[in-house]
Amino acid sequence: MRTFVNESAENYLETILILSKKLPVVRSVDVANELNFKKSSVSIAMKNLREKKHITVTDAGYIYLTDEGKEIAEMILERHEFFTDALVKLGVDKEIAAEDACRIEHVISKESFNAIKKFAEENIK
Amino acid sequence: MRTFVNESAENYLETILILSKKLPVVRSVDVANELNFKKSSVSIAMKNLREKKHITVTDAGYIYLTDEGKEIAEMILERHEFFTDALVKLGVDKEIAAEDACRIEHVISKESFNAIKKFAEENIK
DNA sequence: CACTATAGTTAGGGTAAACTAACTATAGTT
DNA sequence: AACTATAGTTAGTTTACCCTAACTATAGTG
Repeated sequence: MRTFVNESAENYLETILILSKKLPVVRSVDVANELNFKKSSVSIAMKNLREKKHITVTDAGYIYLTDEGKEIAEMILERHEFFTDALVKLGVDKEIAAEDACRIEHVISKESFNAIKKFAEENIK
Repeated sequence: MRTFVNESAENYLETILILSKKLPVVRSVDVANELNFKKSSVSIAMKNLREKKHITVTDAGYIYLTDEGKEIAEMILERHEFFTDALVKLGVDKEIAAEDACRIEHVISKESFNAIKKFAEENIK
């Protein structure tokens, strides 16, 4: 079963998680820069994520993932890293591997991901 | 590189191909039934596919894939069958495997697909 | 203090792809 | 001939998600 959040929202959450690992704080403008989106688009997206309780935003504009948001972000990031890595190991160009990972990560079920991961751990060195 | 057509169009083309294998002729209404879409949606989609020269439609309303349309449809169907089959072999429930295949088939690059296919042929029995 | 840069919001626009509702056209049936 | 079912089209709506443009608010600087 897919925990359906929505590809766009998942991408924002993943980006917030990634940025939180390399920046002291994450703001809308950081997300916009990272994704090459306009800050107005991010502003609206953050409003939606706030309403869905996936993030909280301080008065100073600092964005934090809630437990639920973090769970989704970490799931997507794990998939992203897994698929990119696996595809590269199969000989796919790194750029292309990352692009494909970025699309597959949002559309695959938990069941399939787990099955592939298990198989890969045993068979892809 | 992805021959980007667009997920929705790819799905329609794949459906037309599948239906052409089990029906004497394929009409809009058959596509609508297969996909559980309304016939108005299919009507507009067929107009677009016609404009892009992916299909031709006879006066009687019979839909035929052009060479180009068939090429796309066959590529997507090959992926669909490959991913469904591979996931099932990895232990994924058939229903879920088919659903995932149906999403992955539209978003993966030729490079990654070929790499995965090659690997699977050698390693998944 | 005025200027400028930076950050965020709001209003409104565009496209894609589904939808409903209402219409036309044809063919088979009573 | 009238009724009904089936097929297709068209107009207009909805939702998602990006965009531009124009605004507010704050903070640092000559």
